[in-house]
Amino acid sequence: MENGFIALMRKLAPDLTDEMTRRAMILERISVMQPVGRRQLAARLNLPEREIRNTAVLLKELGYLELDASGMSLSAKAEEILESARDFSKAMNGLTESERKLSRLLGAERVLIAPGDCDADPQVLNDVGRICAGGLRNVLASGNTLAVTGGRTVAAVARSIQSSAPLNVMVVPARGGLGRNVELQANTLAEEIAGRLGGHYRLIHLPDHMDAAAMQEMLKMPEVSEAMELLERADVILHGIGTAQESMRNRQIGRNAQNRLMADGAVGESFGVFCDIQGNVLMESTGVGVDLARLKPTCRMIAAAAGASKAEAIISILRHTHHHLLVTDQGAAERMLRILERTEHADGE
Amino acid sequence: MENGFIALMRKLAPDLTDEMTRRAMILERISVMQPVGRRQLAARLNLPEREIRNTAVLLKELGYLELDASGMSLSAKAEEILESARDFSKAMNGLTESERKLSRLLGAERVLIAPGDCDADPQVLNDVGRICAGGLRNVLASGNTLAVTGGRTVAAVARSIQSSAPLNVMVVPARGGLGRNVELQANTLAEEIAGRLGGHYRLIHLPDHMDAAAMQEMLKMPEVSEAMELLERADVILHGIGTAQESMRNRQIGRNAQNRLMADGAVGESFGVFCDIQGNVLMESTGVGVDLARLKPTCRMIAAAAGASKAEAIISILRHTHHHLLVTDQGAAERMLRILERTEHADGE
DNA sequence: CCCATGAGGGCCGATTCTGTCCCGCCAGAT
DNA sequence: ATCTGGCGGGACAGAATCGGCCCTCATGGG
Repeated sequence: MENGFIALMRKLAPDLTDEMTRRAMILERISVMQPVGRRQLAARLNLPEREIRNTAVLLKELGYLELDASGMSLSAKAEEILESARDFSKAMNGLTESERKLSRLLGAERVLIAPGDCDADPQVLNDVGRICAGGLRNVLASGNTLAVTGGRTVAAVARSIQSSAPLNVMVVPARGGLGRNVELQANTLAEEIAGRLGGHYRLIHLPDHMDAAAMQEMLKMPEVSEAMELLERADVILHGIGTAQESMRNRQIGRNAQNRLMADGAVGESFGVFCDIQGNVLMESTGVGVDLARLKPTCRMIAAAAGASKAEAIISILRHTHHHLLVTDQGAAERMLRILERTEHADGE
Repeated sequence: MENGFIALMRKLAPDLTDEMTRRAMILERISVMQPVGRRQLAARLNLPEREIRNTAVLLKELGYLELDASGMSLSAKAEEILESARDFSKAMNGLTESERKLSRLLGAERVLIAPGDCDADPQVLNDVGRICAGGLRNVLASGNTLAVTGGRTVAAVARSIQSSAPLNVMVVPARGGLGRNVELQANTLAEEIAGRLGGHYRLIHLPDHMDAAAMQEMLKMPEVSEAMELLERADVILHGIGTAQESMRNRQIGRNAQNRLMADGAVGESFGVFCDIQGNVLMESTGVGVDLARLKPTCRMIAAAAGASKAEAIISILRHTHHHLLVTDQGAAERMLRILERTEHADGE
């Protein structure tokens, strides 16, 4: 057990534990949504408005909250305990333990889990983004090159990066253009992330999928080859993970190929690489983009993917490539653990 | 800080902290007084009866308490968390920290503090006794020789020793007879302790104070010399500590000597040795009894003394002799810390 | 300039909790 | 056998709290 005190509290005072978790959650939520009103917060936390109100008054009396016309905000005093509060609510949800288990089972240095399930509540994606943004910030050093993919999840990360002291990083898209929505393009996100980090960026104005001949032709353009060289020298790669089905639709893969992939047990995709649950590559889309085999060995991979439906996909991709950090949500984490522990036990017997 | 979560709880939920401390205290008290009724417990803890009642019902629902006609008792389940609960309430009272500080400042391996002040509430002495009895049990090994002094505090220790599996120990009084009250005589206590531990004992039927000539004579008696030899081979010594004033009265020291001792700054006494606050010996009563200088180097000293009024006395004796364990109460501990920290700061500047 | 929106705060009946008795009951002393 | 003291539990009035609802006000976009 992580902490004898929490164990005791759980046994001796489960009611108090709940109350305290509630306070910690409220504090944590406010830190993210501030300034925010009671009703919004109550809706977000599935708590009665009055509960929020009582706690708010109490926290105000303790000096952690400031109430004004615009809503509730944290006081300076609250910032000091915020991190502990987050740790606490995580430990209470058993997330700390899940993080450790997943870290071991998936072979990633670090796993971070946001409470909730993205499939059921899309707002959870914002939390995943925020947490991942923090993790990214920790990993990046001045002078680094960062490659990013597109997608909803990475977009959430980009949105959550706090602009602060400029960091000298070069951000490049890890793949060419894909799909229609501009906001989710790797190019767009590379620019936004670079902007928020205070670094520079290069874009790859090419479609994601190209045949070998066209590729050769394009590499003759200095603009393209420069970007490709940067890609190979990436220090950090931030990417999302798609389920095989989802990705096949987006990538406009032909019916035949789709059927074959499904028959082969494809579950996850990342960088145009489709894998089965064991992490075996089933298909690799040719074309412009990062080539995992040619990366620097020191390159650190960061994956962000949330929602129970992505559990198998995440497992497949993390088995395929060693990752430095995985940021996910409770829904995906719990399902992954069920899958992985079942397999582990089956192996053991 | 000992524990991040406790720190957080203190800051974020002082009310819940109190409530939990209350539960832990109640559990702890019941463990000592069981079976016990609401009103008695309430009186002992200075809490409203209703509070006890509510908590009792709650703890019963949690399965830690059993209520019957004879009163409240702990269930088997409660024993599992009792130790954690004790640690918790200690940490909450800041006693854990005080124990560590005192241990460092007094140079004793271990310091244990019972909540409360013996001067204000004589019942605290029982707790000191109980805690010390536990400590003593830990220290003793089969085949050991244990020397004990007399006094109220050691008597409380003797009373609190739980008889269980017999332990092969030899218990001897560390000094001869002293004062009038039979119950507090070293002899009496040696016998009681030996009985409860399941060991053997020898008595010293001599007055505490004798001149050298009489001493020589007495040593010729085999009964006496045997006891004295045992004394020198003691593995563990359990003793109380008296304030200089108190001890001068008990030991019937002459007016002149008393005045000289007071003038020299005598504050503490143990084994007939009077010390000033620095631990310097001011007077050593001749006669039958343990001679600190002739003890085995592996001999471990255990001191038990409680009540704020004994703070200086405890300091003086622990400075004089290295101790393995000191058991005291909050009142004495806090006063000792005030004295010691003042001195330490004065030295530092 | 105004009005819709979302903020905190006030209000009040219903409910829970508190403090205080008292009751019936059992154990141990008489 | 009887008595007595302390036990848990029940009863109950008054206090405090809760919970749902509404109000007023600041604010920012039209």
